[in-house]
Amino acid sequence: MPRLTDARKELRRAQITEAAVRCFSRNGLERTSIADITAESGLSTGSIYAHYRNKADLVQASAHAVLAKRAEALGAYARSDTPPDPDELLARLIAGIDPVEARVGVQTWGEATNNPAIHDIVVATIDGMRAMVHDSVTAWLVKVEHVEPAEAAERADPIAHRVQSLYLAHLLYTALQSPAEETAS
Amino acid sequence: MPRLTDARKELRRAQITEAAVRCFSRNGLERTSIADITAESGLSTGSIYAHYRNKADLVQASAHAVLAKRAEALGAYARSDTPPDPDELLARLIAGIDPVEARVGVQTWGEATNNPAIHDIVVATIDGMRAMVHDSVTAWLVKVEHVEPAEAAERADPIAHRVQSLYLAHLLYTALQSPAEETAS
DNA sequence: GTCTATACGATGATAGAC
DNA sequence: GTCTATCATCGTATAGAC
Repeated sequence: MPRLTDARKELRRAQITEAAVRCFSRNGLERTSIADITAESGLSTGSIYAHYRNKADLVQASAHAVLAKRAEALGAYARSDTPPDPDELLARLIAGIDPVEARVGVQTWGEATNNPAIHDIVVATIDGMRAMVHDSVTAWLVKVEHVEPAEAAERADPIAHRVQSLYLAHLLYTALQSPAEETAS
Repeated sequence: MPRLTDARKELRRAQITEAAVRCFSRNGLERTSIADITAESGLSTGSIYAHYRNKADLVQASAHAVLAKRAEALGAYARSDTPPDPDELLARLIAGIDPVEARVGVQTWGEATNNPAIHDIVVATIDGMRAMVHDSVTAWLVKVEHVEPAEAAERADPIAHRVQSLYLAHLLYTALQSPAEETAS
């Protein structure tokens, strides 16, 4: 197993998806052409197809990268020793939103309504996020509010749902705030 | 001014956008071709281009139709004599969601991140909706809770924001629930 | 692995008959 | 106004040299 080679390969793949995400943020998932990504990444068509089977594969990898990054940040709060109260949790989640990622994130929502592969990624991310928010809220109820663990998990349900929803809505607001820089249609 | 002719024209335009919305719901804004819409509407290419300058124009009209329809339903609650309390208002808003429109609605959010014309439509609709929710909540505070009108408007602010956000999130959940029926990528 | 050049298909849009 | 037939363009993906 040539680890170093694999690491290099993964690095190239990341370089490509990062360039792709910037393009998607500007021009959208579908209106971004492979040529756009070659220009943004400095690489060539052939190089991109050496790392990704096709465009759908690249879109999928990019979507996964963006969504996983957001979920990862959330996980830190969920595992915190001093869990924030729901309002504080929401405030931190919102503070962590990056406009570029927000735009691509919202684009993936639209794409998820038709594209099964993207649908699965989005749903898995949202579900995973809900679980983490739920954990964080439960921990807060137990450790700070001193609620019985058994009861806390149940009471955390509607709170977690509310925090998640408000966060998703804010993601949408953020994506709509920053003006489209370059596009047509 | 030939009213009757204009009415017929408007009817044809509506017929086309309705077929378009069904296609968009299945295949997405960009992946829907003019050929798809001719098949769905039973009309021909030429007929469509006789009523819409180009595809962007048709997408715009369809997006406007879908979003305006949702906002219109909301307006009825806002003007009600016996305004519902926030939880009830939210419940009614959610109950009125149609899966097909939810999918197209979420697609327009993604499109709004790049397409200025769609962006303006989406933002205007969301802003208008917020105003109506705000009116409804204010009316509830005044008529049911007997809050002073001056104070009610101010107190309605965060409540309206919460209702709107929870509603938008639920729109997303709905759009993600119904599986994609036919697509590729 | 990365490049350039190119083949092939799809699709938006138009022309012109009826 | 509506149709069919057609054009022109664009974009994905591949081939083959280095």
